[in-house]
Amino acid sequence: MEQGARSKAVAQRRRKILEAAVMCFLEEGYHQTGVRDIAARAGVSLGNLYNHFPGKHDVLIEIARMEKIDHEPFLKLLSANGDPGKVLLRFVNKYAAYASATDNVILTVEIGSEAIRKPDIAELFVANREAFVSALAALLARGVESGAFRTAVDARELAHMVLELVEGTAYRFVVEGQSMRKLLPGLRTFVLAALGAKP
Amino acid sequence: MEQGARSKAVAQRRRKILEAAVMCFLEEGYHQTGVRDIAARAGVSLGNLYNHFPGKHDVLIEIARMEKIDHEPFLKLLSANGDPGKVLLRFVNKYAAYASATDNVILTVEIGSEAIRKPDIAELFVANREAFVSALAALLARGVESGAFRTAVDARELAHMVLELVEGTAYRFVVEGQSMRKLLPGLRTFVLAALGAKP
Amino acid sequence: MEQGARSKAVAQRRRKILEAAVMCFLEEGYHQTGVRDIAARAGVSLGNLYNHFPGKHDVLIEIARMEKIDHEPFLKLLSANGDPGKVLLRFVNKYAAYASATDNVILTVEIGSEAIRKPDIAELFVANREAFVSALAALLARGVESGAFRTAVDARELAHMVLELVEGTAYRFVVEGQSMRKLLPGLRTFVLAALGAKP
Amino acid sequence: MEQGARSKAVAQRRRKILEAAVMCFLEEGYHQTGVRDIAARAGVSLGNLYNHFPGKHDVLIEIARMEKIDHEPFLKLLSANGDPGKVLLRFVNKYAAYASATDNVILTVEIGSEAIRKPDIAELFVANREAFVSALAALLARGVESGAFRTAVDARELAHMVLELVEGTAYRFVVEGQSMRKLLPGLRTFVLAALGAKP
DNA sequence: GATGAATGAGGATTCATTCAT
DNA sequence: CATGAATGAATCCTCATTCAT
Repeated sequence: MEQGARSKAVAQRRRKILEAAVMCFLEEGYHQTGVRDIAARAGVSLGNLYNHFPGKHDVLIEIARMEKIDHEPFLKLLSANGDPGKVLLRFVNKYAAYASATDNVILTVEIGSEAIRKPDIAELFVANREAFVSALAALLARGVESGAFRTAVDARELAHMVLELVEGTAYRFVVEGQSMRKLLPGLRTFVLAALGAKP
Repeated sequence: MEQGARSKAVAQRRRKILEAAVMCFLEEGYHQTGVRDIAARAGVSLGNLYNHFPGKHDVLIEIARMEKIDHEPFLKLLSANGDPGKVLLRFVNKYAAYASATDNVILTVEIGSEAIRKPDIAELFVANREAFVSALAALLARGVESGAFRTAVDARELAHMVLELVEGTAYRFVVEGQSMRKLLPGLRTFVLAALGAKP
Repeated sequence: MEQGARSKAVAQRRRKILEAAVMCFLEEGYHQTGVRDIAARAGVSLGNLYNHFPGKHDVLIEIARMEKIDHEPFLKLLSANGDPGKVLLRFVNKYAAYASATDNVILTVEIGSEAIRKPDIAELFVANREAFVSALAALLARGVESGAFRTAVDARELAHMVLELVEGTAYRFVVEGQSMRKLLPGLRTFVLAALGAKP
Repeated sequence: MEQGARSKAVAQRRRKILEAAVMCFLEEGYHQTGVRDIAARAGVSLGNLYNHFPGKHDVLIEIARMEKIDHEPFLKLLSANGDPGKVLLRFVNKYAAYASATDNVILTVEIGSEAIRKPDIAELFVANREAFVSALAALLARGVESGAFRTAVDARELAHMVLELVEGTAYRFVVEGQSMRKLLPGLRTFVLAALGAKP
């Protein structure tokens, strides 16, 4: 089990680096963060960081990949079996709470802005979103079928727009310093109306 | 008029620098762009750039300020007098077209991402948005009053959400390479439904 | 008299520049001061400064030249006719007071340090000192002749060393933050003893 | 001993940089010397210099610190046990010879001039001098006690002034291009007279 | 004489990355 | 796997000076 212990220690180091990188990116932004900053914060030597990641870019990639894990609980929420309206509302509540955490907003912006010029990051970005969209679209389709929702718009389109609303509201919460509690009811009403939900 | 000619030439130089900066920021991103790149592209010596702007940051500020001018036509659109539903749809169409131009999306992301850590840029960002929100809110309020729209949500909240939808859709158009023509109808339907517009 | 008024205004501008330069050099040091700083402080345009001085270096030269004027009162003191011992003591008192003014110490160091590599400044530096040395040497020679002082050392050598003592003490006053009042009596006693002055 | 060899090589690198810096500062002065110049002269890459020193300023600090080592032999000279007058003279001779080496004069001026605005350098400057002063003061006190010297002036004051004389003479030797051999006898006589030394 | 835009070399420092140990 | 010295191009910005107006 020596091997196992060894590789476990290595994995911990990797995680330590990633955590340090996240903190740096949050505080200073991706481009303002130096590889040295990450290494120092992780308590790792500069050279050693390159034993774990090919470069700074790849650290960001890994972080983008990690977002997927954070999202899983929300995907589970969406695949619940109950009344579509209720499931949707629960998702909106929970996901808005998550997405409006300052750290998450910043990280999303940081990654989303890097995605513009780095195709591999864009790919992850899109994949993460696709998971949400298809799960949400399924729920909405089920709602339309069951008569809970009444709308002529394509389910995937709807899904995209619902997400944009939630995330846009979350962003506003951070940048304009609004209260999320005040923002949520309007958001829910708006979404339900758009979906033609029965009162 | 000698004086006037001189100051005009200077103003042109300034504009040239700003244009060059915009091109650079679009192609490479704010942080990846060097001051030298901007100067070279503007056909200006490096040192002289600093006669026109105190620093790289201030160039970006000026660009953010310029966005306001671009937005004016859309504000005018919103203050038109006709049927609120029609006015709204015209605005959505036009603004979505504008906002989904690749350059505009990129510039918005670039500025919005810088706004997170630079308060003076955040201020401009918020001010630009506020102009949209208040104009759009006025229109929506008028629509509610006239019975064209039926919704219990606060007008400014509505305005924010409509904008988030339009801009979110525009962003998606660029990053996911969708067709804006296909995206627009769903967007319009969604918005009208959310506002409880009469068919 | 238009011409006269004009040239007077010009002379005033020149002086204003020199004063500004002195303040800058005192506060920031010669090398840390930019030509722009001087111009700005003098309320003069950058280009205009170059109408009055060929360059930054020449501003310093002019300042070094101005020191000569400041020194004149002390030279007069040295050429007084009375008892050599008393004349010397009066000079030491007055000159030590002048030389220990923080501004004067700093300016002396600033010029003296520049003199090492700039022959034209060294020349002025040496000339200024020569005036002191020859006046002081004459006084000391007179004192030796009259029997007031008793020493075998060459009068010019003596003069140099007396000056070094006064200026060294003044420098110490500034850098080590000592009290000049406490430093002076020892200095006087030391000098008189070295000169073999009668008690 | 691999480790030792490595750290030794590193220490040598550091010393090489310091030596290069000294040469540059001597030739061009601190402010006229660029970090590139130092790196090039040391045969080190520019970036690597910053692995050894936080910045240009700290290189100068280190050099100022090194002066202390150069001074140690003279401190030893001062603590010798023999006849105070003889010990003093030996010190004056040796130290004047050292202090009048062109390089030492220049370096002292360079550091002393930087000390005016940089407190950490001033601190070293003062500390170096304090070592001299207290050693010299002890010698002079001993001389007074033993009757070799006769003076009413405080021993530390005396020490300061003796040093000022030696260093002032050394500076004159360099700036005015005098012969040190001609300067020394007058200096010795002057000092001994000031101290009321028995002939 | 007066202005300030224009120049481009040079300022110190940081960068992501490599590599010998 | 771990270290941190080594690299040199790139960073933003300031410099003294010139020159057209």
